[in-house]
Amino acid sequence: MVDVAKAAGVSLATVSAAVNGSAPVSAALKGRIHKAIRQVGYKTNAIARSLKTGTTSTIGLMVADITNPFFTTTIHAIQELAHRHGYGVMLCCSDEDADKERMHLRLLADRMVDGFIVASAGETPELRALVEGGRTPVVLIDRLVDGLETDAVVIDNVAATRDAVRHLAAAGHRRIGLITGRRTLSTGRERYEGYRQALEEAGIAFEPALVGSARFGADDGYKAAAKLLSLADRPTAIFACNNLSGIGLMRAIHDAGLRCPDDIAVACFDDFDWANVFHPRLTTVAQPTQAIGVQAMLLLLERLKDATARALPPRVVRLKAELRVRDSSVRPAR
Amino acid sequence: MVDVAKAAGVSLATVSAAVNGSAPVSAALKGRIHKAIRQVGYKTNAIARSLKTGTTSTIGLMVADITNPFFTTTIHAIQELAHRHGYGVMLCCSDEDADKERMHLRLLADRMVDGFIVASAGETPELRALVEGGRTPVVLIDRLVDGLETDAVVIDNVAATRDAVRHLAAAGHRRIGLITGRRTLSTGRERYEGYRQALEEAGIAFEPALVGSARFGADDGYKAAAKLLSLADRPTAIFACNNLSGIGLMRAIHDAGLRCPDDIAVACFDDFDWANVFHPRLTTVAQPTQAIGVQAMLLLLERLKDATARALPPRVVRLKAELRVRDSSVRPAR
DNA sequence: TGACGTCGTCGAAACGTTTCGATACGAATT
DNA sequence: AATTCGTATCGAAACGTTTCGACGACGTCA
Repeated sequence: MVDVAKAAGVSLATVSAAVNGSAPVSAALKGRIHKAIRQVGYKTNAIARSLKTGTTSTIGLMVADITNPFFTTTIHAIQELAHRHGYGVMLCCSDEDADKERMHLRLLADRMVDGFIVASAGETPELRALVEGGRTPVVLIDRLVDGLETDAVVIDNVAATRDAVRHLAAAGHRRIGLITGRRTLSTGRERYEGYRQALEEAGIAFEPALVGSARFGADDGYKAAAKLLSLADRPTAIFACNNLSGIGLMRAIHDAGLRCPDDIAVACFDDFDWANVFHPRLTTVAQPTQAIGVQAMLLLLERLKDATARALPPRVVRLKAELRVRDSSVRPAR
Repeated sequence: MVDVAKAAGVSLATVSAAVNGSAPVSAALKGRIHKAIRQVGYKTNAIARSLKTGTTSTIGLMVADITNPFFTTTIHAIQELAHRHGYGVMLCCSDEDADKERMHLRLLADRMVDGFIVASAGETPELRALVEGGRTPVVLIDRLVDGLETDAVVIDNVAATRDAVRHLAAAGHRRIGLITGRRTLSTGRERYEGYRQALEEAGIAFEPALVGSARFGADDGYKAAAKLLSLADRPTAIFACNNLSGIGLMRAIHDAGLRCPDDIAVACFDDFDWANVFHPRLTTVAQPTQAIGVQAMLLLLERLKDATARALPPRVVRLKAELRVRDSSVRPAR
């Protein structure tokens, strides 16, 4: 920039003003300056600017599993919107590990990101400090964390799960199994609650033996499912609380020599492209993944753009998920 | 840091030396300084450091489709390794659009990332300038770009496709269709070449009508597949050059009232978890996605770590893909 | 005992911006 | 003609580090 100033025969301050439009500059000088910029091949140094302004035009995005299609489309939406507003996205993945998450949050904070969007793997001092510090806006996605008062966008897990299990009950199933996720996560708890509600609604007694627990991951899902399937009086329908355990469930069914939906009905959380093309076509709870990303980024942008919005009380947006009934949950007519 | 210096009663330079170990500091002072750091709650400002040192400890990662499981596991591997070496990852997604890619490359360059890993959607002046500038190391993944002399890690697409098509031919198919990707991409060209080679090897005449073209995307794949299936003398087997067109292909088969593998055999590029659990279980060419990420990051780290490696001639690593034969490509015995 | 390294510490410059207050100048107002 | 005002420009300080050269103290060797 100093070279540009020299080449154009003006002061540093004027060049800065011309580049950023932060102060009036006469047309003549503007012309000279832009010519000089091209001549010198000047590119503004974002680091220096960040140091001075205290903002990096970068947001930190922290997800639990970048390999999961659910997060993937959400990330995509966030990125798209962020870039359109001139923000870069620094991506971190906790692999559902709270310690990794802490490390990455520190990394992001060190890099002075302007804001955070995080799908937390669990409450940590770092996350709490971030939120309570109030210096950097934080938007939670997918998972709420207890006692953390900040913006968030999640779905109505209770209702979504209730709908799905209700659907199974309506099809005549009385022994409905559940493969639940980690109960330390709000999603895990809420989906469990939805299951209980649906059972109660249908007048089915809750039976602890019918709920298997899988931390996230297809292999865990497999084990939990295998256990349910080996029960003497095994369930006639199973709901899996996320897509990975859904995969595990399907594998377990296959390995047990059972057929879906003939021998056992299946539904699971999280829709994906393939669910609709291979067999059995899977009944799923489709989350509005795109909308989650967009909403989260919009909330963040509001806080980022004008200082007054910084002080707004936390807003939590709850979106609705949609039950997509396909073959896996309905026994074929014979 | 100035506060720390004041609190510890030492100079700024000494604090810096103590923090970074860049110069000897007596044990006594070290103690005082660290105590002061805790007292003051000092956190090093990465931006200021970057400005001074000219490095950001951040790499730019540019992929074509973040929604695609292929890229997703590669990204994951890159991230993991990057973080372990203290690098942050700035993720951009071009959506297979060269213009978007240009924009994002500029964004990354402005942010002064220390290195790039890019799956390019096509040659652009920005990418070329980056590579030829030689200031920032670039490693290409998945796709080579013509005339760009830089590190790269790709797979042997010719061999992989040849193997897959050979497998179809060996099963007795003589009319083997191809759904090819964009020929502007090295992957598209190479896979096409593999197809030709396999045909020739099997003594099958090449028939232009049997190759459909799909830019990436499931819908394109669907259209291309539908066209092939509506041929009077339609192919008895089809190979799809990527996972998305594979999905489209399966949908098209279903909509045409055909069954796979009974009526038509299918194989496609890119393996994914689900391929092995739903029916028909898909025959795929499994890329070593994890290894691609690891290799790419290793190449980049070498260039990043020591200055002498900067001058090394470009290295391109070619990994092997693996054909996973499952149900979709073999007609069941009757 | 004097010259000479070595070790530990420090002051100050530098990285490339932004921004504040000062200044210059012509036009508008009295 | 003197005052005021707005506009355009500039000089210089500041952001928070790193790093280079200088410097004093101390031990070692001739």
